[in-house]
Amino acid sequence: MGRQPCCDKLGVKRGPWTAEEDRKLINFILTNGHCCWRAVPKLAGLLRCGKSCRLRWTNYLRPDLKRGLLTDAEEQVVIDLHAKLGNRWSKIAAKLPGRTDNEIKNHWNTHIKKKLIKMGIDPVTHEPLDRKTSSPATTSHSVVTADSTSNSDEATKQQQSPQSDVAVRDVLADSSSPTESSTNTISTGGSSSSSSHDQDPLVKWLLEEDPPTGDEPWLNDFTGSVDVDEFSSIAAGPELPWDGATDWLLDYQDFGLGDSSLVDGYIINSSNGAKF
DNA sequence: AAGCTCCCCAACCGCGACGAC
DNA sequence: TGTCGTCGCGGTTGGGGAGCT
Repeated sequence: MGRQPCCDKLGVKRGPWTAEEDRKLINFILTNGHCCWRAVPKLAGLLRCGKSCRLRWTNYLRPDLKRGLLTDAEEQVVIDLHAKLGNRWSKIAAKLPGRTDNEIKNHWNTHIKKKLIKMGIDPVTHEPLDRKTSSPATTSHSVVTADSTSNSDEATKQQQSPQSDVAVRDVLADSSSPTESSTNTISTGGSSSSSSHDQDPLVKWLLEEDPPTGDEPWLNDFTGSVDVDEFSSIAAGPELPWDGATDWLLDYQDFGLGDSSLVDGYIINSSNGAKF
């Protein structure tokens, strides 16, 4: 469609990754880490740009990824976080262990968005669609568009209101899709009359620099099935959590990664968000 | 069975942020 | 302080599978 290639180098491969490329990339990263994505393809023997390698790793090959559809509880968290953060997918993903921003973004656009519209909720403002059309002047945040999602935190905060959270949750409560427990568990405290998100525990949690501990109350429904302990034990044992799409990883010992201490080191570091 | 349409999601692109110099 | 290189984010695209006619 006339787009400029992201890499000006000729001979850079694009398109779907082959199993062999995946193997090379994961072999290299598990062995050396990724100190500089620009250098990774060259050192790993790949005809890809660094950007493509980073994307492939973070969105697909990372061992701590969950696969499969988002659960109802995860979906509810995404909705809650989106109501507060807007389209800041990386921030949302950071609070969902094992999920990537790309995955959440895709799920939002293909499933949640439609679901909310079907329920009569504006997926941008999280307010009932009829309310938005009937009194636009009273809801300043209702005019926020997708273009504004890359704006400052201030703009994002303007987009939300406790009222909008209630609107979403009220309708979701009538829906058969989310379970009652998930709806109740993932409480943001937004049903109060307070207009300050500083008092909202979820917002406080969102603003924290530290990665999630798994103890967050709104994560009760779906954390625990992940991942540090699981991967530590997995690394020491023969089983791996990947699905069929990455079955070849079951043979990772074959390309010289049988050293469990190495894999352990990777897992521990990655769980802390550190780079090897 | 063949053709068509719709939908999903992996991958790409552009751009802003950030650090090094 | 300005420039350059790199990284990461969010928006978008398009290939391919699923479903329908």
